[in-house]
Amino acid sequence: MTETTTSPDRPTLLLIDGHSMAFRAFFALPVEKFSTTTGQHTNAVYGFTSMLINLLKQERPTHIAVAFDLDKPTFRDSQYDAYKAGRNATPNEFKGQVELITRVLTAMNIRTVTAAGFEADDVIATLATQGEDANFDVLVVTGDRDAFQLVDDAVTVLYPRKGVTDLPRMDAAAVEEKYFVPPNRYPDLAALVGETADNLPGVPGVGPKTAAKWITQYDGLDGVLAHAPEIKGKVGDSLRAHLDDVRRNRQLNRLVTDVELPVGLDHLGISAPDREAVDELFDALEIRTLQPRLFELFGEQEEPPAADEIVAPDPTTPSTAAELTAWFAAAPGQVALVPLVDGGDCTTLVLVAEPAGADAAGAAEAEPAADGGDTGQAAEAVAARVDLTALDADAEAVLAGWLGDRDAPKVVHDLKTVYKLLRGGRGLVLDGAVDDPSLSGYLLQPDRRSYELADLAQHHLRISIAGTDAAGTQTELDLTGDQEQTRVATAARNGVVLLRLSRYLTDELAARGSADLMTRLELPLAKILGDMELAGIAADTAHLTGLTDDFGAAIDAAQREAFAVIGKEINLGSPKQLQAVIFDELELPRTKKIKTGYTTDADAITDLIARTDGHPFLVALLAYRDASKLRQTVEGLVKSVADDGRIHTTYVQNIAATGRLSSMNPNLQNIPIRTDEGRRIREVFVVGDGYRTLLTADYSQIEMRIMAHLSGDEALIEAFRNGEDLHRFVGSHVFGVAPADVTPAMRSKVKAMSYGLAYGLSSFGLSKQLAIGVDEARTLMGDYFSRFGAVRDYLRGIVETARKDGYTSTIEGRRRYLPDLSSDNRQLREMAERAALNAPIQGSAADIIKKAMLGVDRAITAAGLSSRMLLQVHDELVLEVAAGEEEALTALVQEQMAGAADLTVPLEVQVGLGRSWHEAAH
DNA sequence: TACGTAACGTA
DNA sequence: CGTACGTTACGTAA
Repeated sequence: MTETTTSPDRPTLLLIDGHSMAFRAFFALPVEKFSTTTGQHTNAVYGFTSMLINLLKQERPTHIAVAFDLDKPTFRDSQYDAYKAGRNATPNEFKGQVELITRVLTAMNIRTVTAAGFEADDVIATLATQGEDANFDVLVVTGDRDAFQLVDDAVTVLYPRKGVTDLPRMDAAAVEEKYFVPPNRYPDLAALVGETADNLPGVPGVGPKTAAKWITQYDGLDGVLAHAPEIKGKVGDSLRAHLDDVRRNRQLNRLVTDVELPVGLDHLGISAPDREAVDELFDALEIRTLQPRLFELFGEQEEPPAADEIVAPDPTTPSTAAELTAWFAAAPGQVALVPLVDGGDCTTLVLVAEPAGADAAGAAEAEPAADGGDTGQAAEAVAARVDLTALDADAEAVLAGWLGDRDAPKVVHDLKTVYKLLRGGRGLVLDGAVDDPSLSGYLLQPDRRSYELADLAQHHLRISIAGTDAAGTQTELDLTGDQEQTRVATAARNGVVLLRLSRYLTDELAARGSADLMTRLELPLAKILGDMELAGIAADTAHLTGLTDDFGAAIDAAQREAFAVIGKEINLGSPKQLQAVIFDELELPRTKKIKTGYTTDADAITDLIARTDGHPFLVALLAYRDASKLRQTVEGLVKSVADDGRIHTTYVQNIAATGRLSSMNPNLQNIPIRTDEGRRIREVFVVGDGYRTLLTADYSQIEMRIMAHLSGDEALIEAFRNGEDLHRFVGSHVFGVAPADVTPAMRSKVKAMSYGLAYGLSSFGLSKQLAIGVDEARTLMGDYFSRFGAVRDYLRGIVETARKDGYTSTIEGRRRYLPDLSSDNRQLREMAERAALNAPIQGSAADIIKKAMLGVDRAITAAGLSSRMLLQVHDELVLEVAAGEEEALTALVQEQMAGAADLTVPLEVQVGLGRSWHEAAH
């Protein structure tokens, strides 16, 4: 399929006119179909990159460069004032995309070349000439016809016919066929015919045919000009009237072939893309579909992975109590622990120990393997493979002792998973973890998408350990049993990488002063989360099915109602069909525009209902939506009830950039509570066998309290100290009335604003949310800030500091980096500003409840209780209470949660007991 | 089948 | 034109 007309034994130089092709790409692809969630248009970037990948694949160039114009005037502008005048302004959607393209090129290790005073064409002409002199085949990709003058035996122009995918080869024959003159005479012809794109008028009445005829007849443009007086007819007159234009055109369309350039051919050799940079950029641009195409292309010539440098020790196989004891005694310093998993069961542990190097602590001086023989070389890594299925009781006791030894330092990737694997599957308790790169990597860069070992190793150590898989997926855990040797070897190799990575990350964290956050918060929390996940929460399945039926009936009723109104049946779950009905058939007013037309979201529909005086279709639609959302939630829960009759969520500790946890499979952090119907779902979560009741404990208004603490606003602090109803208190200040006279309307306005502030709410946003005028919203905010001035100062200060430092910090020193605070793109910048406002508040709240969880766990153990924590929902904990422990646990949880932070305002905790989550709520 | 989009639940 | 998440159904896709 890869047809190549260039000679295989000659090097090929690919030269691209960047701006020209980007512009073509821009018009070839629909701009509205290519944009990021932040509104950055990417159609030109996508089209250009796609074209580039195709070219790389089809032409297999050995050298490549992309030339760009500079904004500065060129010599052509000084020769002709109106050069390129009259062009339409570049569309706004195009602006900025060229910059993105240069970033793509940089990530792909492709040189971009510019030259002051010259156009991209001149740069290309110069490089083409150099390439030709050096015996290259040269391919020029441009939408500018002037490049045809470069064509000869060695140089071919790929000139886009339509879009950027159809690039016919314009060799000498093709140029001649199209323009009736050889390539070197194309500029003569263009001078006569003119070039509208450059605002170069030619001779009126003279097209390519006439021009070619003259050029051939008089042997070039000079000949034509010399014989101008004798050319007959109207065209002759026309020519004579425009001789100056023709001379000027010819002067301007001559490409310069000796521009001084900062690069030569030897800088243009092709090399593999910077995989990490490409991933990062393509992810940011949300054009992920191009990555596989690109990496597939370079997969075969990918440099041998640096993993080869990593000498993975050949694992020994200690299996008796004595052998294990000896191995653990001899293992120097930290031990990396890598599990091998078969069908969800951990069958083998691969352990790797490596001396920490010259600066290593005493542990590294430990003697070499006791029974290994060779001594002297202290820097040898050692590995062991422990088959968990083949240990006798004594050996297992030794292993269990080491695993549970909190003073035997271990490095584990994805600690929570490994902890659960060992504890849940084999009853082995893991303790003594000193690092988990998936967590330390997260604290260093909380915005990263992946903390896979391979990604972290690549990013921080520049070590490639990804398999051959183009997607870069980790495959170690999925390998089938017959590749046991490979699995073990890979695991040992990963163990070595793990130790090095951990050393690096730990140092980085320490240098930044975040070591405690890791070792005293996240790491111990991982174990607690593991226990909570293993415990799960009991589900009342009978109630679950009852709810399914109830919500199902509600869905049917709403659906029937909706169909009756419009007189036909559609899929109410399809936004597309809804749009057709609402806007086209019912001809109701249009709502906010979205990518696929007009939104049919609940806000918009509610608004429409008000404006249509309660259109019955819309009312039925909302009822349908409510009911089907609820049934959907219930069905999800039904599916996730495990064999033990409990629902086990998975908490993710390194997803939320603010430091919060997230919950998935199922998500138990978004169980409905706001409506009565929805709240019934919480009746499903009940106390399990062997326990007496559930306990819920939640912080009241923790984010506002943090805001009061961080801002030091005296008025706000006073409100909390007095223990008043916060929103009533704030309302009385803002509206200047007594607290008792604050109406519910006033209270809810103030409440919306208080919370909105922590999210960077604008007066526009507030007006929309409260359905009041922008002026009123502005006044409201003004009044608010005049009473709580320190809050305003604090919020301003956050953004300023974050812009200066590049990151925000929580009360525990958790950082979030926000490079977009200094972006030129307003939308990106303002988004980052809102994130900066929110991160310290949301993140500090996350710190506090995490600390509280450690405290509760510790206190339960200390008090010898058998109650246990089950769920965390950002500001709430759910516990399962053993008989007789209600009182003690209530006090303990109160104390630990309230004492988790020392703020200038009290932390108030509300506790409730009940047999279900619903009943326990207060 | 895989993916992005729209919608919507929580704090 | 308010932050942080996860899940689902729909509809189209290279």
